[in-house]
Amino acid sequence: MLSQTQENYLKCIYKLSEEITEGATTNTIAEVLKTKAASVTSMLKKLASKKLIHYEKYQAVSLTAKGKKEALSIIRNHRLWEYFLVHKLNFNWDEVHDLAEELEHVNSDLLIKRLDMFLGFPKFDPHGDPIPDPNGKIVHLKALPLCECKTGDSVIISGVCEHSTEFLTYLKEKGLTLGKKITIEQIIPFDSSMKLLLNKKTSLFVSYKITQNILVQWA
Amino acid sequence: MLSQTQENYLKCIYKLSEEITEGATTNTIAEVLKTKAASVTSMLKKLASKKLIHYEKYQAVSLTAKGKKEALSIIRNHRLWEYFLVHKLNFNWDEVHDLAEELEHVNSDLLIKRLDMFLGFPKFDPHGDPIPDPNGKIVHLKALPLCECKTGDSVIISGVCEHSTEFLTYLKEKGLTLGKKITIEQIIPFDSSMKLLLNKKTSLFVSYKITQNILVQWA
DNA sequence: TAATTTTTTTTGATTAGTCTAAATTTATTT
DNA sequence: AAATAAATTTAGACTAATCAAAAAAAATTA
Ligand SMILES: [Mn+2]
Ligand SMILES: [Mn+2]
Ligand SMILES: [Mn+2]
Ligand SMILES: [Mn+2]
Repeated sequence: MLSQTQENYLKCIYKLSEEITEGATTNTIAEVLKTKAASVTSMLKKLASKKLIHYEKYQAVSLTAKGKKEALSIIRNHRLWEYFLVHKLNFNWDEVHDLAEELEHVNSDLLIKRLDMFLGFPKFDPHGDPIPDPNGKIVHLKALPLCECKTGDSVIISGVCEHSTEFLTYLKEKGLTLGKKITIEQIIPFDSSMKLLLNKKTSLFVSYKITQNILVQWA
Repeated sequence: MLSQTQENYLKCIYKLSEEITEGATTNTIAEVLKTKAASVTSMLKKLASKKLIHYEKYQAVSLTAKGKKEALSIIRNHRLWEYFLVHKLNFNWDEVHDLAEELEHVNSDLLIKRLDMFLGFPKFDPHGDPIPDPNGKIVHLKALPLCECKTGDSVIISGVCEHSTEFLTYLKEKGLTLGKKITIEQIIPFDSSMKLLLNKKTSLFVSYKITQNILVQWA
């Protein structure tokens, strides 16, 4: 049996391993989970002893097949609960992350199976993230960050990189929601900020940091 | 903030205090929560220091107003989740208790408010137990245990005292579900077991222990 | 290469919850 | 009232998860 804490570590390691950056190192894990490096080291030893991660002193860790399966199962739970909260309980997409963070740990395959059926087997969560199937299979959609687009491109918002309430609330208020079609009107070379055309009438300025965290697909 | 364990203790103390029996003593709490008396004592001290219970050495404990409010809130969560599992996810009434035991600890007033609305503000859970309102107000329905009925009585099953899977599965298999009308055909004086008339054709023998745990109302 | 900085691990403590065994208090018998 | 039994608390130890401070290793810089 895994504790809630251990499950959160696995999920964190999974996500860090997916990123292009330095990988799941002691410090980055500590930063993401808002804990201290010393705590991480001791947890890594525990996870290694349970054969959930590959751990070698001073090295970034990676998940074993077993650990990856666990991580994907929790991510599946998380995203299905988010879908439930948004589409059944009428929450906004910026309100559901913390709740799903707790619900994901209720461990029952049957519960998740029934929930999945009840929701109509959704493939994506409210933030555009793919929901792994019961076997942990996950589709990687070919989306690119808005910042990689050129002037004149017309694209559709298909996801976000950042899930904080502040960021999602901002997008919601500006009308930058999933499925929204936008056109890049102008890119300011100095700071790489963008002027977006939301519709015939309105345009919107966004910083580079914003464009880094919005994922789009070709319209 | 209360831990999951502390919430379970409060709920347990609430239920034991409601019963006609000896009340919430160290040993009974230990028995219900499947822990040891020593553990209970140390937890009682902690709950007392948080002003959640009245505790005096060697005496049965009782909830403070604050403690009672907490307990009723958790019971509300529990019963709403049970209702959800049965009426939305198609679980049977004998499958939901353990899941609700976990879901009840996801602490969010907004979540419960939305869930309540989504379910259509149910007043009773799948076992016939009343769901406390958001303020902790709870109706006490006037049901009596089947064992107190006399030969010839016609009654309707309105609840159960015992929530174990074994007991509920037994009732389900025998067709003794909520709302079922039954007539007491015969009471065996020797062991107080009953012969119940389920319909024109079929009757069923049940032990005294069974009749103690079925709650009924007059038909 | 040597010095410095950063990262990671170790050490020793803390808190929550639990347990066994022993001590104490309360209740029941004789 | 004394002896016995039952219930409860205390004492001491354990695991899981955490932290601060110190030590050690790795990476960087000079
Ligand atoms: Mn979580
Ligand atoms: Mn999401
Ligand atoms: Mn519980
Ligand atoms: Mn119930």
